Amino acid sequence: MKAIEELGYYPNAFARGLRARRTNTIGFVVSDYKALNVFVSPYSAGILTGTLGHLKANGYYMLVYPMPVGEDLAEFDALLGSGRLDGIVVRLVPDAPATDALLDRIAATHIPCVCIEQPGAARFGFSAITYDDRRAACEATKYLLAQGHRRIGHLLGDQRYPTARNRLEGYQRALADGGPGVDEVLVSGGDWLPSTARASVAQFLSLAERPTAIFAASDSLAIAAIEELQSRHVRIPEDMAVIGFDDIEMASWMEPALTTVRIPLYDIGQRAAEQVLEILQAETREPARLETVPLELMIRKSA
Amino acid sequence: MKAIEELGYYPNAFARGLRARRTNTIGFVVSDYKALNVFVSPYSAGILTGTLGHLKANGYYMLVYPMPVGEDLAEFDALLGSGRLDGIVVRLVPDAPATDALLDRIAATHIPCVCIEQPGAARFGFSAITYDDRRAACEATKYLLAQGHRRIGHLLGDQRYPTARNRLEGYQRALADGGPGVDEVLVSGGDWLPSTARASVAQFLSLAERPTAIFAASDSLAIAAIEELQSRHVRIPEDMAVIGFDDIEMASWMEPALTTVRIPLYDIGQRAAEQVLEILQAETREPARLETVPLELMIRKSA
DNA sequence: GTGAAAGCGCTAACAA
DNA sequence: TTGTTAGCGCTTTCAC
Repeated sequence: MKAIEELGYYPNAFARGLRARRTNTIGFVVSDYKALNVFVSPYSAGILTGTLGHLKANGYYMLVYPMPVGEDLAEFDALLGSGRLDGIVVRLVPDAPATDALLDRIAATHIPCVCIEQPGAARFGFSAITYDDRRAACEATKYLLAQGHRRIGHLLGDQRYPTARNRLEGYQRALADGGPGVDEVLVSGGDWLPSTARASVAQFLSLAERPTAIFAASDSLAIAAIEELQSRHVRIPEDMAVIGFDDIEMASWMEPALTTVRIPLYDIGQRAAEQVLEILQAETREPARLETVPLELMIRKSA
Repeated sequence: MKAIEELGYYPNAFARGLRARRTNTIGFVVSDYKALNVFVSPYSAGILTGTLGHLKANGYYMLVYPMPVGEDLAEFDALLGSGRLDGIVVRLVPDAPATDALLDRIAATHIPCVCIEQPGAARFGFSAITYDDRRAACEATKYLLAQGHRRIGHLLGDQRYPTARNRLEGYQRALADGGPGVDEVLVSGGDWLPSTARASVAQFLSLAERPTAIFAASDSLAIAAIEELQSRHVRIPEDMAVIGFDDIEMASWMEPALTTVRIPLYDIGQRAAEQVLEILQAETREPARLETVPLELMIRKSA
């Protein structure tokens, strides 16, 4: 020990890894259409932060690997085959079949893997951390209904994403269940662009029977909608109530503070990290665990 | 080759690394007060994206390592000593001396290293990618002066950050150079919180001699200021011009679109990656290179 | 050119 | 308990 101290000795991770077959490294793989978004979306960022925080606290390193949908898997295979990773956390933004090939490769390696967001095809037997968009969207819409709103618009997210589709379904279900039913005219958009949200709002406002509330599939859509409304002197929430989804940082400090569905991103990331490490430490191969974290409607000023 | 194909053989990265002393891994180290912000700030995210994009394209992996100021360096030393990293990109958010111990350790290992943001103490001889906040802040303020503004407020960033201090200095220099001079009453704030910006704006508005323009040390400060102004029915830019700093995504789509200083985050990250890889490939140890990327004033609607 | 062998720095198994 | 040794899977060197 004295010599270690004096000589500044540190064990070589590669020699150790080679012999012990432990690398102390977890891969964070993101499968998305534009996977380099890994960091840029605040959404992704929150999850990564949770994962990294837990891994670091437990002496593990994190390697980030973006995997754009449609990109050749050869290099990813090389990574998997290289024995660099003890475990994998994979965030699947699109759903099957776009992500199937990826999961297939991971499954073939027997590297412990936990999925975030989409559980991945059940046949792979991976554990997963998910959340129930559909239910939360339903509750948000029901909250508007409970406030007396009868005409409620929905700003759609990009429908390639299951998350966007689930939010739509929740909205539809709330309106169908003893509500006024869905009016297709009040469902508009289809991507994550603020400009699209503004155009949808303009269109809503031009309707003979205007909506009195809007449920947006994301906070940035909701914020763009609010800006458009404010520029037209529509008061929020008096003339138009607005609810978002995600609870990005800005939601709480904007004016009016945004009522939105909070996704506990940090927790999700952390739970995923906890799960991989548990699998790693477990003696026997436990059955896959599907964990669903609860979402919470944050009632603030915009609705 | 046929056998490789058939057997699905991939070389073991650790055996290879052990023998060849190449790991194909670059560490991205972030030194900040709250280093887990690595991802969450859009700022950081842009840089990381640029770095990762270039590294991946060149067959390198990226390991992200947050290093909070004041945290014990033992584990970081273990990482450095472990031989896991071929090179390091380090983003130094605070400046010396907070970051000196960190650079000291890196220098001791002789692992090629490139600094982002702060050049790092010259004695370490590391290359760096920086940008000139001071000059850009000066230009932004001069632009306001050229528009005829005489009373220009400044929303200060957290003065622990050199970046915030430089922006203040640029503002001061513009006002001193043949301008109306600095009025301390118009310099307010001192952290990155939107609530502080709003309070400063309220205070500006209560002044007998109100400012007619505001230069904010960051976009989020500028956005909060605009919200406060709009809530008080102050028109932008007619009654108050506002300029931000950073050019976050939202700046271009908000209403009114924010005039701000654009920091080419992706480019900065990419250049840093390019530089480490160049050092790695170079036969001889080249002298350190200090690269300064230009910043651009994006003139939109708010000023 | 092609092939054999040494050894990178550890860990785990085994011997003393 | 303490000490010795084989070998993880490569790359590089050296002999052929």
